[in-house]
Amino acid sequence: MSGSDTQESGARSRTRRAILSAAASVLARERTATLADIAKAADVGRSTLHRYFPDREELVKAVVEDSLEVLHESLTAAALEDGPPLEAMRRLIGALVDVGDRLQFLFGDPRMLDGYESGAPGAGPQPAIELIERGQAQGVFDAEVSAAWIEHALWALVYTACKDAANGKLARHAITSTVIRTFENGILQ
Amino acid sequence: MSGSDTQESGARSRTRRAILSAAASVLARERTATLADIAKAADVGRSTLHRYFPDREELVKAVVEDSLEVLHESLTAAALEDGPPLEAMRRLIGALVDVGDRLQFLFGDPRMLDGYESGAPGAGPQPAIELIERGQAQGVFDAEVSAAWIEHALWALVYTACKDAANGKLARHAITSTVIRTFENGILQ
DNA sequence: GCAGTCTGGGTCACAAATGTCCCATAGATA
DNA sequence: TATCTATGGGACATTTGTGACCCAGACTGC
Repeated sequence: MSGSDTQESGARSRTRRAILSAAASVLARERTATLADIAKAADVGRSTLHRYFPDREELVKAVVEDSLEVLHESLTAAALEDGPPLEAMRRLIGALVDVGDRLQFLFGDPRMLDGYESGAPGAGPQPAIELIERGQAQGVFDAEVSAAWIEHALWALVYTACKDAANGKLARHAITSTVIRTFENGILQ
Repeated sequence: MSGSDTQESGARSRTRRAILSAAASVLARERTATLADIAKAADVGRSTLHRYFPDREELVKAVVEDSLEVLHESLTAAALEDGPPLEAMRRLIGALVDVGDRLQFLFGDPRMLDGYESGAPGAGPQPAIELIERGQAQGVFDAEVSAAWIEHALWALVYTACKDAANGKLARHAITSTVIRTFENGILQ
């Protein structure tokens, strides 16, 4: 545990995380959810929520940053710069699926990441681009399309698969393998 | 022009279509756009908008139905049941890209199509599923994954490519070919 | 027990979006 | 010209989300 926060009591830290987690979950499903809804989901009073996050903007910002951090940790753990690109890509897909809820929140609203994608101070998903370019340079990945497109296609497939799983249209254990299969080989036999 | 409507003057019909089109475009970009914003984009007064669509709910419903109709027409024109599955699939992709704006509106909000997808009276995108199943039966498309997944993967790629094009990250003329390439063959060389 | 902190619920005021109504005006039509 | 239709703009009340504030109760550490 031991949150990296400077001077926050255990209780405060726990409440804070509960709010962030609940907010990510609720906002992923319904972007226009009320602060009262979020407070309810986090099992705290609306006053308490306001005490931690003065206004909606700050709450959303905190959830975005927290989600980016979670995503970043998952990507770091995948060690994308190690080993053959294809294997690293499979680890990447697994890592993304693991944080599917956060992805659904971050990428569910195209405008959620305004101001983060390009000028972000370090947290951006640059590792994925680097991996893709490495694979392209080695002739493993399709170099006829841009690395950015491949990255976006990857987000799209993972996002869709997670959504399908959330709706019961895809078995949870099949998410990763399905995405890998289609992403690597397409739909042609 | 003789709109197919029963008894609506040319002016009313034109205004109605202008509002629907503007609403689809604005709501695709910003789902929480104000009715005033939509009226402004359609270049009509807010009163006029209310005259055509009593409340927001009815407007959104009308835009959904209109978009489904546009999509359906595009799919019909693609004659998906004719010719080899692979060629039909390429026509399908082209048809979807052509109505990218509407797709962005319809699929931008997962809850937009609540009540339409399964129980819709005829307008559903069944043709795509049928084409995919035909291709799978002929051994042309991957039969190891469900037809529903292939369909969703297709939506996702088209949607992403259209969004990239809207953001200037992908040349407009390259949308179709890029989607076809990745969707058919994946990213492996 | 006692002081301090955290919390939940309640109230209040404010701003924004919405829906309704009314009226003057421009354009088409007879 | 006279009439009818469609429109834009303004005024208005209502609703909803929001943010600020206060207060009583619960909990913790001394």
